[in-house]
Amino acid sequence: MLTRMIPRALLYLDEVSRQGSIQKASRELRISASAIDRQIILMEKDIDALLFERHPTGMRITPAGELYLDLVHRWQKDVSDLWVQIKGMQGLSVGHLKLATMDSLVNGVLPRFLERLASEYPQVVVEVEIMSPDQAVEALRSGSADIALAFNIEAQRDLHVIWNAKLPLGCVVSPDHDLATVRDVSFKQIVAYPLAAQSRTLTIRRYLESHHKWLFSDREPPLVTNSLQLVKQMALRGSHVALTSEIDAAPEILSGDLVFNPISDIGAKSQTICTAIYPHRVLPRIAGVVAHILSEETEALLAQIRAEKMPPMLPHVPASALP
Amino acid sequence: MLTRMIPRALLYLDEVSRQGSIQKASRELRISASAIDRQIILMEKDIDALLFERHPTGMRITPAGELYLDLVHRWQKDVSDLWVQIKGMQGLSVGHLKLATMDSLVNGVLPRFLERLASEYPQVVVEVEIMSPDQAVEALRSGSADIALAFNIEAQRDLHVIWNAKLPLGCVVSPDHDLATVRDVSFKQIVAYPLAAQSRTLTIRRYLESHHKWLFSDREPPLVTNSLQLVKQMALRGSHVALTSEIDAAPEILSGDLVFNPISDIGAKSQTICTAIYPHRVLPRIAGVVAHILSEETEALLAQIRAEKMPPMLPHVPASALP
DNA sequence: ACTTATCATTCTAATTTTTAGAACGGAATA
DNA sequence: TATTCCGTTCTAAAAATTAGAATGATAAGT
Repeated sequence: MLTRMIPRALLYLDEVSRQGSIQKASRELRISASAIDRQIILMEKDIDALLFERHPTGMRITPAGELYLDLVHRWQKDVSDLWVQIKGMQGLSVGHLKLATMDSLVNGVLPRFLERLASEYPQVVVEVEIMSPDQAVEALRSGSADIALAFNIEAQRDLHVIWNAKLPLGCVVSPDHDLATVRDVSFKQIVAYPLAAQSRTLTIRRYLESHHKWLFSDREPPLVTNSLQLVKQMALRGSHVALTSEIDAAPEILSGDLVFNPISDIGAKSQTICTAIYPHRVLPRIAGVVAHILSEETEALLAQIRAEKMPPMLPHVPASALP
Repeated sequence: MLTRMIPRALLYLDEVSRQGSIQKASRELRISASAIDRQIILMEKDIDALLFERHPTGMRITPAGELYLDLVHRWQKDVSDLWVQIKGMQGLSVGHLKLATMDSLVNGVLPRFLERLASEYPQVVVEVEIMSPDQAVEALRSGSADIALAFNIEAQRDLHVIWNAKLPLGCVVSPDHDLATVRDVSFKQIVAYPLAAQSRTLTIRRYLESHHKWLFSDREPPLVTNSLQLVKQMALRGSHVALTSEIDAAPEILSGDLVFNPISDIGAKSQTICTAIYPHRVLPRIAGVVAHILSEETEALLAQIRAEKMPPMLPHVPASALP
């Protein structure tokens, strides 16, 4: 949004000065280092002065560069003010919304979404209610929520699913774990390791039980909990395997503390994540925009997670090499 | 210079609001109307609001557009301040310079050049001295001038010609004049019309006399003057033909009040226009930059004049159809 | 001392963005 | 009614940006 307003070169300069090196900025911005380098050199040629001091350890901003830096920050504020003013004109800037969503998203999409919302629509008040998918659907109908972000909301007769994405199930483990380097893990491989399983009150467990009953038939997993946070903690310690979707472990996957590998032998049916509203209800005007932003951020997070998996270039380990 | 700083879309928006129509802005910016249109539409999609009201007669800025407009103007000032500050750091912003040049440039390149200089280097004081090319050379040597912009400065042993461009001679007439629509005019055609000729004290006349003596041999032209302004005035009235280079009549050609057609049967030798300095002299640090800007602006003006000649798409009139 | 890692930078090729130019329909002008 | 000027759309061309591999230089680790 409004990315057209400030030249990329200036954003690069800002990020390089923040990170102290082009390489780090490159990783942060997801733009190749050569591209960033080029833009900065071009700017330096423009004014015939250096914007950074080059040290073998990285780049340090020069006084001239600081002038640029001030400019960028001022302009970024200008842009955000501009946005607020324009949205104000459209009468879109205020409103009170209730969002029904799930526990598993509280440190994944939600912070991102809320941050963006606060910056683009500072006057919008949003109330986040954590509940189960079924309760979310009910909340939409009853009017106690305006928007829902939850798993497996069927396109029911009176519900409008604005956006949805497939969410393959996978095994989530610490990077040290045997399964971390295996592509296309199968259930057979997983059962060889201790599983931190969700309790029956959670969607994923219900899903697994209905589609892969045998997983739990011979013996109960060593850990069963209704706390997703605990499941992730155990995976983080490297002792247990977790079965979840990417989005549940988003921050840990992005930080590299956990690894997600999709499961190969799962049927065509996988979970979906959806944003939905109840069209019969009269919503504040801002609702459509907010729902759109919510979907966008969820999609962006998914894309980011999936992109993250490329760099390491895992070697392919044949299944026979594993216990 | 620093064109990287402000996104083109914003500059387009500004110009469209100034001109009141995309077409006019297109001509002013020398950018296709479709490109401008596209950028504006993209910005409108960004904010989901109109920046201009569309009228059959053109575009009028909306309140939202005015917010953008304020932003551009503020940012343009920011950029120019930034430039001044950075140049100030380099100790390049001050200096006193003497420029030796010719009468014929006073309402062509010089205003452009001085305007740009004032905006980029507001603290530089420049003294413009009008003289003949020979005097200019002498002024460089004697130190009474730091930079010269003049015709036909030979690369002499002790003079450094920083930049030069060929300057073909041509006939300059009012757009109504018979010769206005003729490409590749020849001297034979020109002598059929009354000529407003420069007097022998001026370079061009001396050049013509040495290379095309016969032009003046049978009869003296109906008007002979040492005032280039008068020559142009007569051409403007449509009664006379003038023989000059493009740059002498630059503003009139650009405004469409005069037309320049190069002469076909002129020898390989044509005039040149040069910027030169006297390298033995110790110049203020700013001098190099100023000389460069001077050359750049002269070149830009020439390019602009030559580009200007395309749009009308003159039909080719055979010489036999003329008196 | 020697490897390893990180850094900026350059180069070439690929991609994305921007632009030009022709074509179209609508509204004003004459 | 014919003409002019307008904004917009479309396609291909041009220009700008980017990615990715390679290079050399320096710091850190062994």
